[in-house]
Parts: sequence; structure tokens; C-alpha cells
Amino acid sequence: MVNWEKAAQPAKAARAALSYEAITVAAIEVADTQGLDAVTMRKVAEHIGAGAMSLYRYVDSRDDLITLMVDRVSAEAIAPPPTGDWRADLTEAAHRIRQVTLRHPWLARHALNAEDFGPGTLAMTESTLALLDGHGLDTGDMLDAWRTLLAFVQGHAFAEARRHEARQRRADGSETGAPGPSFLDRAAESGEYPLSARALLEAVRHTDPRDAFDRRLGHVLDGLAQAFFERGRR
Amino acid sequence: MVNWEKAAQPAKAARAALSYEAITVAAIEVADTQGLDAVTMRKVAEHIGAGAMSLYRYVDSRDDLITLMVDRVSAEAIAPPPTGDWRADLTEAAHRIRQVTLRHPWLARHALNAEDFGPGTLAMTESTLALLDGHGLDTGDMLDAWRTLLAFVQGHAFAEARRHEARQRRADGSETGAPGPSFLDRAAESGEYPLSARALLEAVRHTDPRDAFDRRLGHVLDGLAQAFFERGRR
DNA sequence: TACTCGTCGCGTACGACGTACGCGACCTTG
DNA sequence: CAAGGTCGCGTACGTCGTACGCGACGAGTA
Repeated sequence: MVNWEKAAQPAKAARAALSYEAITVAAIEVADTQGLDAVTMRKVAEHIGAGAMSLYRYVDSRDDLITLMVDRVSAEAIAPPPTGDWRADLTEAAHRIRQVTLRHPWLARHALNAEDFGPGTLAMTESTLALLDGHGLDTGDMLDAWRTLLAFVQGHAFAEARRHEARQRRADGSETGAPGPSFLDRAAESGEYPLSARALLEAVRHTDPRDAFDRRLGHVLDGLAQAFFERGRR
Repeated sequence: MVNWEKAAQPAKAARAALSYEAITVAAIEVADTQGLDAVTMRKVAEHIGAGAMSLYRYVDSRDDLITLMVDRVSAEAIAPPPTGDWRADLTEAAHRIRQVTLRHPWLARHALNAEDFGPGTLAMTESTLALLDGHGLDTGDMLDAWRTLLAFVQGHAFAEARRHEARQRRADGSETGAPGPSFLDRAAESGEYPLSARALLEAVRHTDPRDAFDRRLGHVLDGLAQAFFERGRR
């Protein structure tokens, strides 16, 4: 497991050439440009001009390194302080989380669970909960509202991120000619799955992803409004 | 990429000892009991008494095998036919998806995106869309409602699944004594993160996960009701 | 100055992995 | 019985994570 205290300190000895910071940043860069599978100890080390085994002075294992990456990137999604308009605030927070997930698609497969939150993830959580504070919700309500919103935003953004990854893989893999019809294409033609097949294909082609996200986010916020924010509660 | 047509056919020659079916089932069993990382070509093959390279007669790569696993497991979440009560129907569908995700926690990291849906995933989608049909929604509305619900359910269930995985890893890893305080524990004591740290710790301890899921699902359904199902629409 | 000691970077090496290649055994068809 | 296709798999290669331990270096002490 990651030792967060040690990772936060700047350096034990001044002469240190490597650091948690440098290693994590390098790993994130590799992941963003070449995918998470390319984050091998050797490649990350090479990226900062070090030997592979040097990383183990700082990181216990590759999994630990990925945990550090996720936590650092989560801090990019810290929400601005509340303005008093809860709905606008939560919308902004949701969009930040979505943006970060699209910027770092590998995040989708490795988001943290509360049991190994680091400082970045915790700061992001704190900033989002602050948006809900002061509206008369108790702790349990705040947590419910937050988890409802986060589940939707992560679920939606993760699906978008996976779509990006798939598209990229397709582009990298076969530079030769048309991709050929997918199972979905043939299913649409066959007439089985009358509701889903055509709808899915059309959606992929004709929809602006950001608008779709916004619309669906609106429904979730409507639900939260009804439960927590409207006069004549419950 | 997976050739779904070939995978659906029973067998080319009657004398075949292996099959897509057997391989996929074996891989799922390994993943459920030992985690997805344990799904190696050698282990899966051994599990059905075959040689490692034999699997490649049926599967192009390990990634393809995982795609097959995901698609097969998705079929476990097919919703029953609509009863006319959209809210009860969607609640049931959501619970099925959650149950399947908890039964196969590795699913969380590898859910499919629409571009490589197979028959199982598509059947699950079709069954859920059928619950929305006949209530006056057009195709776009149905897709919006479905994606909103699915994003929430997957996001929430994935978080729960990750929590299970972490707990299990902790149990496997250190059979010696107490786990020691996590960063979250110390953060709660330190008084930074006043909103999140304590709330998160309490939530983990005192809440029945199923109740929490139900409550939050309710909020999402409220939002959908408001947008799509209530008289005096919009 | 000389000696001790902790920190740092990394070279070597091992076991496990995904999988390309191609062989022999078998079944089907003529 | 011959020809051709299908099936299972043994061998081998390149890459991965990482255990182990060595040499270089700087700070503290005498």
C-alpha cells in the first residue's frame, strides 16, 4: 500500500535525483499518450532517464504507482468554492470530473474506493461536499446526494472514456480500409433487438456527447432537488 | 476482435473437445474465485484440462477472451418483461445489474462500450429499453433515460465492487494483526477535510449497502419521472 | 583526516506472462 | 486408401514485475 505521508514530503536527502512527484508525472504522461498498458516500470523509468529498479525506492509496486497516478489526477477535479447556487455549483463540479476523466481515459478503470483515498481524491471529495453544505442537509443526506451524483458522473464519463479508447485502438490497429460491420451493425439489419440496435447506432452518430451528458445530468439534479432542496421537503 | 457469429455456433466438428462456451465459463470461474489477474491463458486452459495454446483456436487474444466473458455475464442481467409499472420495472432492472456486478466484481473494470456489444450485452440493453417502451417516449428520450439510469447503476455498483475487491485483497494480503490506520483514518483525526473524512468513515461502517443503493436509485428515478413520465410534461 | 552508517541509483537475474509458429493426430470426403 | 481440413498443443521468444544486493556518495563522529 502507498505510504501517503512519505509521498507528500518533498525529499529525504537533498541530493535525491528522483522523487514521487517526478515518477508520478512521468507515469501519467506515458499513460495519457500510450495507454495504461504502456505504463511499465522500464518505460516510466526511461522517460525520466533512470533505471527501472530505481523506481522501487519510491514505489512498492506497479499497482502502487497507479494508485499514486489516480490520486494525483483526481486533484485536477477539485471543485471551486460554493457560490450559494447549489445547482450551478454541482453542474460545474460534475463537468470537471467528466473533463478529467476524458483527459485521462485510463482513470475509468482505476478510480479509487474510499478505503485507499489519498490526499488528492480526498480533497476532491471535500470540495464537492462543500457545495452541498449549508443547505440544511445532515451528514447522511449530503453523502447520499454526493454518491448519487458521483455514481452517475463516473458511470457516464467512464462509458465515454471507454468509447474514446476503443476508437483510438481501432484507429491504431487497422490503418487498412474500412473496419467492417460490427455485431451491432448486423443486429440492426437483422431486425432482432428492434429497440436497441438502431437507437444505439444513431446515438453514436448524431449526438453531441457534451449535450447528452448535460441533459442527463439535469435529470439527476432534478431528482436531488426534489429530495433535498425543495420547500415542503419530502 | 471477437467474431460473434462464430462464437454463437455450437461447434464446427462434433469431435471438438473445447468450445467457446467451455472456455468462457472456465475463465469466468477463475476470475470470480481468484480475480481477473489470475485469468491467464495457461490457468484457464489448465482449468479445463487443455493446453494453453489450444485456446487460441477459439480466441484471438486474452483481451478477446475478456470481451467474451463480459458479454456472457451481461446476459445474467437481462430484465424481465415489462409489467406496465415503469418505476417498479426499472427498479428491478437496476437491482439485477447491481447484483451481477457484485457477483462478478471484475466486470466493473471492463464493461463494454456500445462499439463492441455482443449478443449478451445487446439482449440486456434490449430488455431494459423494453421497460421504457409504450410510455410515450420517443427514441431519443428512451435512450436518454436508459443511459442516465445505467450510468448511475454502473457507477454505483462499480464503486461497491471495488470496495469488495479491496477488502478481499486486504484479507488475503495481511493475515497478521490489525491493518493499521489508513490515510483516511488519519485525515479524519487531523481535522482537515472536516466534511468528507468523518462522513466517509461513518458511511462505510453504519450503512446497509443495499438500502443506500435503493435510496439513491430513488432519486434518479424521481428525476426521470419528472422529465418523462409525469402528466403536464416538462 | 579517517571511519561508520544511512541513503540512493541501478545491474543482474528469475519466474510468469502473451502468443507466433508449425507439427502430428484425427475426421471427413472422394 | 489418399487428400485435405480441423483440432490440440509443444516449443520458444520477447517482455513484464520485481527480489536481491552492490557500489557510490554525503553526513556525522572521533
